[in-house]
Amino acid sequence: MERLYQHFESYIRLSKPLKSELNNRLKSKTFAKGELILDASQVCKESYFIQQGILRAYFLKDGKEVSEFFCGTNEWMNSPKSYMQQTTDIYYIDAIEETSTLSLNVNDLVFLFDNFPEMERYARLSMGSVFGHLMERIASMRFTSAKERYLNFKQIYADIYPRIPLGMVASYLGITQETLSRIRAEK
Amino acid sequence: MERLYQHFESYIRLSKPLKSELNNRLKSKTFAKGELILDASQVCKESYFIQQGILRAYFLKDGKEVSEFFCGTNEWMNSPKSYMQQTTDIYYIDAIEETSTLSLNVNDLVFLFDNFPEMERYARLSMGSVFGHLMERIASMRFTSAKERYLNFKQIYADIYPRIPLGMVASYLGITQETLSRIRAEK
DNA sequence: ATGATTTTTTGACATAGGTCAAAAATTATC
DNA sequence: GATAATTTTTGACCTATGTCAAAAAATCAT
Repeated sequence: MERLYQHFESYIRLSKPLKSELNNRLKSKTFAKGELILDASQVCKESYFIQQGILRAYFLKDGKEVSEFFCGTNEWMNSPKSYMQQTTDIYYIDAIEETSTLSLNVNDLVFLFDNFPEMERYARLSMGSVFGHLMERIASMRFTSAKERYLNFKQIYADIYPRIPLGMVASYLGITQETLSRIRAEK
Repeated sequence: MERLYQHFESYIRLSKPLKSELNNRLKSKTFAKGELILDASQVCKESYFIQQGILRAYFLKDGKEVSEFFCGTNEWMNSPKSYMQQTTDIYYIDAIEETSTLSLNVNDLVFLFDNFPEMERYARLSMGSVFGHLMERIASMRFTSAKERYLNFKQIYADIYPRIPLGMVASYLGITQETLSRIRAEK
């Protein structure tokens, strides 16, 4: 729990009452390696703050899994549109390794938004960070080679990179597994 | 002003006091075609709600302009990171055609955030929409051909497409002007 | 309108990365 | 620890898109 508090406090000051509400509402959940956490046919009801492990969001394209993003320690994983708008979306979520999380139900989040304006601020500010990453990712897709994207990924996600199967990294980078394999063979 | 109110009300209910604060703080600004509105060496102090016209955010890569995004009627234009964090960033902003805007200073925005929690909510929700667009753009960069991206752009931005020079569209799509020219010649 | 800029198109050629298929290596299971 | 399943690598070949250069067309300014 401490880590989650720290995460919040990098954006807002956590009041006692808010802390205690969070405490009441967050549930511990652990997932086994390979476990499917969200199916694309379902609406995403929970957001998972990862304490240990790696979760992956992916979708199916021509029957194949395409990895959209990975989340590691101290990050929230959910199916963004599905969670925020309570509709279905294309994303599946699974566990790349055994993963322990704190889970926040969407109804609890709504309660917090309605009663703690600082939660709205937290959400706005933390979305801002993700926003920046998305813009960088767009830029990298537009202007950098497969090799550069790979090297960049390895550097940025140094902690989780060695734990993610190659094929998943390739689809994340928008290249084929074969190409990624050749890039790695190079040097 | 009415259009801006409508825009807000698609996300939140606008109270009388908030309306009047907005009224006091928004300034009309008009830009001539081709006018540079923000230089990358400056911190972005204003966000512009476009009433008429098109603004463009771009950056320089190897001395060439690369268009990052375009904003048309009823959209906010600013240099996101620069505006929200009051740092410099890579983006320039210019006017593709004569454009009239309502301008909101960052200090006024901060005031509104601090005094009207619903402004935080508005910001969170409207960022959510942009978020969705960014994710789609990433997907399109990863998995669709130059031609598909072009056709999609033409469809989504049907209103502004014919008013934007080809070279700017090409760099937005992450392709060369020559390739775009050939795609258009095809059919 | 007329010449000067700017934008768009066309041509010839190069190459990064894709596809399909099979072998090799790694990992999981009994 | 042996066999099966999965993941990664390698090979042969192909194609979409990039690069560089120049012509054509469109737009702008006097």
